[in-house]
Amino acid sequence: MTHFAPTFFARPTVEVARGLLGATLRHGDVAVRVTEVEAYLGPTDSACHTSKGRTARNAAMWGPPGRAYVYRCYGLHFLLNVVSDVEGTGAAVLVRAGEVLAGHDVVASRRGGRRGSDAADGPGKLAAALALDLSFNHHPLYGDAGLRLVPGPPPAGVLVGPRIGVDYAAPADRDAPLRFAVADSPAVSYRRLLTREASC
DNA sequence: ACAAGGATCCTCT
DNA sequence: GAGGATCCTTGTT
Repeated sequence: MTHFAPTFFARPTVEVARGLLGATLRHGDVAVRVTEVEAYLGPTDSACHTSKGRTARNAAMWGPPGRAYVYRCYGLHFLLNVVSDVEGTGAAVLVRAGEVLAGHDVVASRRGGRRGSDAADGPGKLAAALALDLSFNHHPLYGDAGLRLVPGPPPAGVLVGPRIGVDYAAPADRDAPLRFAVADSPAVSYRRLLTREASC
């Protein structure tokens, strides 16, 4: 399997988020294994951009699942989300971190020489490693060329915890366990806030 | 290890 | 006009 079926993304956002752990983001010669994600559930989730209604910035989130929602954060970083659930839900999965699998040289050139697990262990770093910017907003991620997601083996263990940087949200949303990470990966941010999920 | 502060600019009020 | 799904450097324990 070289790409996801578009229907993969048209499921509840938490399922999509968990399903993206272990997948690979490809762009040009760069490949990054997804190691950390966050679920943003829609207008009823006060941490989610769509909780303020539809705006020019968040338009992609209201559109078809499986497409990118890219926005600028703090004026200088780009963050990549994958639109999830059925079209019109206004939900997405933020891709927060990954491990560089291929294209180490070009990633190092984009990341100040960094070649280790810190090359893409944050949402802004990951977007920089993949050379993403606002032009990738709305881009489908289930295709065979350009920026795309490729399925990969699921992680052996998963870490779960609250989302990062959402102190502005209502307490229940701020504390909800909606961040997921690959347990044995070095490319995970704020690891101390995560706990290992009981295996089944 | 951890804390603090600056960079930087678009979006929405 | 305020503030943000962050990153990096510098300084202190």
